Amino acid sequence: MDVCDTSLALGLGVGVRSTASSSGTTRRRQEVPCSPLRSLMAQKQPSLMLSLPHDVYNGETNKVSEEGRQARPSSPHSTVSSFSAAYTPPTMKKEKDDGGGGEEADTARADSRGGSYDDNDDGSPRKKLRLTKEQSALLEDRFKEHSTLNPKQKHALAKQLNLRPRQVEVWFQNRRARTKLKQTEVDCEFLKRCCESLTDENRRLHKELQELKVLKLAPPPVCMQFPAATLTMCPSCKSIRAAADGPKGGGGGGAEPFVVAPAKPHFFHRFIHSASC
DNA sequence: GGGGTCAACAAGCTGC
DNA sequence: GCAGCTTGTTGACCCC
Repeated sequence: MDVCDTSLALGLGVGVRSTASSSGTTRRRQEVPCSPLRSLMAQKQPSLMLSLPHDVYNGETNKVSEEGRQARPSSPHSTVSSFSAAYTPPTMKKEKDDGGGGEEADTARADSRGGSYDDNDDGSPRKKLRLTKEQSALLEDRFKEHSTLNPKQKHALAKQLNLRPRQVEVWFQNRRARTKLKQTEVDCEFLKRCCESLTDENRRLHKELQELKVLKLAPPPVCMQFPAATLTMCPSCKSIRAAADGPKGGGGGGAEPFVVAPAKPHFFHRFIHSASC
């Protein structure tokens, strides 16, 4: 029942980060190698690890039908996927390098943005690019190998896919973002379940406490259920427990290790209680 | 029509 | 200063 006993594994190396709201807060880059979950795991306390295979995102994307992908109005290029038609988004903010002077020699941004806003002389709005299945598959494969690309790999892949390097770069950026989002959702779900588990445990402990209080107020015969001789103290947490019942009567002084045998199984929450106890 | 997905982008941050 | 990254947003497209 304890959800934290489920053995799952978080497979992605991207940590949870607090999503910055767009309302004025300055975005803070938080490359979090250890998310809250990973922090807990580092303490070896929760054993629940949600498994997220590397390709967790596979199968969820690219639902667009192939005909939908291919159905692209007259593009200046014969290849449907590598468009570079001109399209100036009506509401797009002015770009830094957009004005005539934006003639940057080398940067990926320069070449790509140029490509995004170039041709298509007829002024018709650019249709949305949809990568073909083959292109997506190959990109996915590359992403599985490495979630980032160096310029050389980027250009090679772009050439292989008949795309512009900028498109490959953007795809990888978006892909990383999707992966991270997915991981955040998984982590969130995990924390939710942990919270539920702790709430249940808290409720149970409260109930147990109430019972103990009632027991304490009860007349002596009830209190004598556990003779003093059968009680031992945990050397670690100093709590008093009833020793294990047995033919030897629990007198077992020094050699007898600390044994916990309460009527009800006592819950030691791994998050809180020391492992030695 | 509305919601979801995705390519593309802008802005900001970091490391060199 | 620049390259490359993350994050948030935009708009096209698809499906219901």
